[in-house]
Amino acid sequence: MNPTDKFVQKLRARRPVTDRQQTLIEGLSDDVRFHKRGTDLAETGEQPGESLLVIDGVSCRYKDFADGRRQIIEMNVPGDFIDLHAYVLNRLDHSIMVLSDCHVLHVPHEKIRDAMSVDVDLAEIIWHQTIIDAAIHREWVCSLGIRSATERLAAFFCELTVRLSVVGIIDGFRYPFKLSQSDLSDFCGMTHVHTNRTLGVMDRANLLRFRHEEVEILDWPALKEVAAFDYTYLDLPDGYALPFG
Amino acid sequence: MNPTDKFVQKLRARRPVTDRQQTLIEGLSDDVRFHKRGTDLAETGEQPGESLLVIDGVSCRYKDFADGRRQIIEMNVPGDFIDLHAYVLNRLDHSIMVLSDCHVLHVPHEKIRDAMSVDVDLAEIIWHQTIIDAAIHREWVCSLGIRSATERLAAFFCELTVRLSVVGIIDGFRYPFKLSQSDLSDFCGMTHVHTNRTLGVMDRANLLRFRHEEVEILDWPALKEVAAFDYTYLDLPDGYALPFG
DNA sequence: CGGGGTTTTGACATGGGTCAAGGAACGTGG
DNA sequence: CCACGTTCCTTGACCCATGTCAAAACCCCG
Repeated sequence: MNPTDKFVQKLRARRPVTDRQQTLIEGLSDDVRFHKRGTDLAETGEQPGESLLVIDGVSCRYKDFADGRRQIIEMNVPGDFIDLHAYVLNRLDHSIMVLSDCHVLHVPHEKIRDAMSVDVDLAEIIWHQTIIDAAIHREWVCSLGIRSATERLAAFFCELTVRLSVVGIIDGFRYPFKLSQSDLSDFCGMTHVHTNRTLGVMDRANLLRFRHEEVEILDWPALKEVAAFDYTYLDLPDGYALPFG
Repeated sequence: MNPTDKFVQKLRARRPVTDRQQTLIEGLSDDVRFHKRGTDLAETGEQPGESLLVIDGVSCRYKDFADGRRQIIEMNVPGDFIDLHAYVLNRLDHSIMVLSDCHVLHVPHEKIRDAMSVDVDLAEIIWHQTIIDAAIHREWVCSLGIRSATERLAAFFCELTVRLSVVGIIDGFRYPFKLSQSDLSDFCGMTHVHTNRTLGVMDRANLLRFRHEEVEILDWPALKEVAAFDYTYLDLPDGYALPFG
């Protein structure tokens, strides 16, 4: 079990990865660190020297505003490589925080650059992930722009379920997920009160249950329907089989 | 005047571009086409063979939903290279449309790939733009998530002004901009009625005037203040001088 | 068994949506 | 150069989804 395993699995879900490429990835770093929930891993304005690979737990990118409001921009789950390419930027325009206790692999930027220059195909595979991340952002823009509270939560849990299943963490409709309703609200752009009420409605409608740090998808087809969920944007190959419908 | 000039200017705003690299970019294509407002340049599900460089006019990426709702995900102005890297994706998860009459340079994907493999530094420069696009998306997620209607419009016009000024299209606070309030609304995730009322309020507050296809920034400092606009995310070099404050 | 964070609930406020209609701007054809 | 249609902008009246404020209940952990 190498800390990069889930990342490689995510890559393999889209494209072939050779053993040589896998070895290159495994050689990137062995610097695994534990971070307690609520810890900032990078802060706005910094020029970080490393990228971060989530091994377990949940982390996020977020921006704080002067009046105390916070928007979570992106949620990261195991296998996600955060800021794979931050090294091309001058300074970070946002912060990164772990939303649950987390194990994270720290990878110096130059190691990534080296691996990509050694193997040009690997470079393209890695860039591919960055492009998929952009597609995930685009979908979330839609959620925030036109989806109602219910639709938005449905879209979130649909995407989460697919993403976790692609890295092999789950294979069904019931799984642990350590995220507070309050953090979820900051991602969804709604108040924690409204999130709570909406989750209550969805539970009673037998769509979805999220409590005690556990997600239970009660009716997957209905949930997809509510969200108008079409996971083309995750760029899985045509015919890629999810362990569920 | 080469069709790629504004793109090159945008690159140069961030990093040095050698003459050789500029020549490579200029050789990408000379296939300039005119598109009438409202024309789709690519549609969801397609596997397009070319990237698009906006020469003049405004285009956008958008997603349509079954019930007729539309979310515009990204606005593109002259100098923007759309889907520079779409070729790594299986299929488009969104559509592309011109929102005003437009001249667009069509560039075959393989030309981009070739140019990038000939000059590795050029590849990184080009990727850099993609990373900046992602940062622009992140900022817009914040707009949709936590900014009010007024703040959101303010943020939009702040960003627009900086972006247009970076490619040298404008050098002041009054410039033509052909976009309907309705399209603007689909971007801001609000109804055209509310956009209209909010623009009216901003006009009367002497912040901003947008009418007759013309933008007039009436009070730049106040507008930035309202939007809490900090353009770190556009990744301009420290000390990059805008032609205004 | 006590205390902090989290979830849940209630009462009420409001930003923005909906529906509907009139008015201004503009292109086109006569 | 005018008449007409079309599209876009503007305004009014009303409504609802979500926000705000506040407090109670729950739950985990020390």
